[in-house]
Amino acid sequence: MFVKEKNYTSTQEKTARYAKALGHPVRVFIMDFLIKNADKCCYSGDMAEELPIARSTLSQHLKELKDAGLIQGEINPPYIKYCINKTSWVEARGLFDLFFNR
Amino acid sequence: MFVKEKNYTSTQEKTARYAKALGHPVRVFIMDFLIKNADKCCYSGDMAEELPIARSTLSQHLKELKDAGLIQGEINPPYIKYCINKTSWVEARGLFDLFFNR
DNA sequence: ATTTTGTTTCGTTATTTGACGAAATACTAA
DNA sequence: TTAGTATTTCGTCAAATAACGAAACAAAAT
Repeated sequence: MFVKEKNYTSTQEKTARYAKALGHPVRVFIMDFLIKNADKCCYSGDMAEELPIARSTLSQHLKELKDAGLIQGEINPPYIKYCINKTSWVEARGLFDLFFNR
Repeated sequence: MFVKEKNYTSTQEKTARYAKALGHPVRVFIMDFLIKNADKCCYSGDMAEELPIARSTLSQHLKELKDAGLIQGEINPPYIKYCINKTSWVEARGLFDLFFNR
């Protein structure tokens, strides 16, 4: 039997994965917020104040960014300090750079 | 009455819109294909041959990229020649560049 | 031991997405 | 006029997403 193969590369898959994670304005906002405040501690509540959504919804968006590897949360009870994951950030930047400039 | 405002910028919305359009490996594949073959005519069927999905499914992905403005189709019966929309491409590149480098 | 606090998880709901095959479209060739 | 061709649209379905409020958690303060 001939099985149709997956025909996209792992680069394409990774690019799509990061793109998907950034495919909602709230998540772009979160990333912008974390970059702008990279020197400070960023808590979920700080972002919640600036967004018109429920805290539970924000929490879901944070989880998606975490699952995509773009951010990480450091527990500092009862807070959780969020920051971008530098390694993934650099990888994502590289993928988009490759995608757009060639 | 106080209505909670939209708190993300139009830049964030546009970035998310493009990111969402690129949030599937098939669509990244399509964009890669169109860039790589920018000098040739690119037909839906050419891409269909390299992908493990139904033609109707591919057509839907093409529509999504078209709706996001990233590609355009020039009718050349019974073919449709696809190519990237340079204007949107440049805008998207600019948005991601701004997003990642600042 | 109880309460308070910031955050997440759960349960639910409505909408969107991704996939397929069948049917429609629109033009060309016979 | 009929048949053929490349592609899209339609109808359907299952799965994923986005949203909410209520409930659960985990540590700190009372």
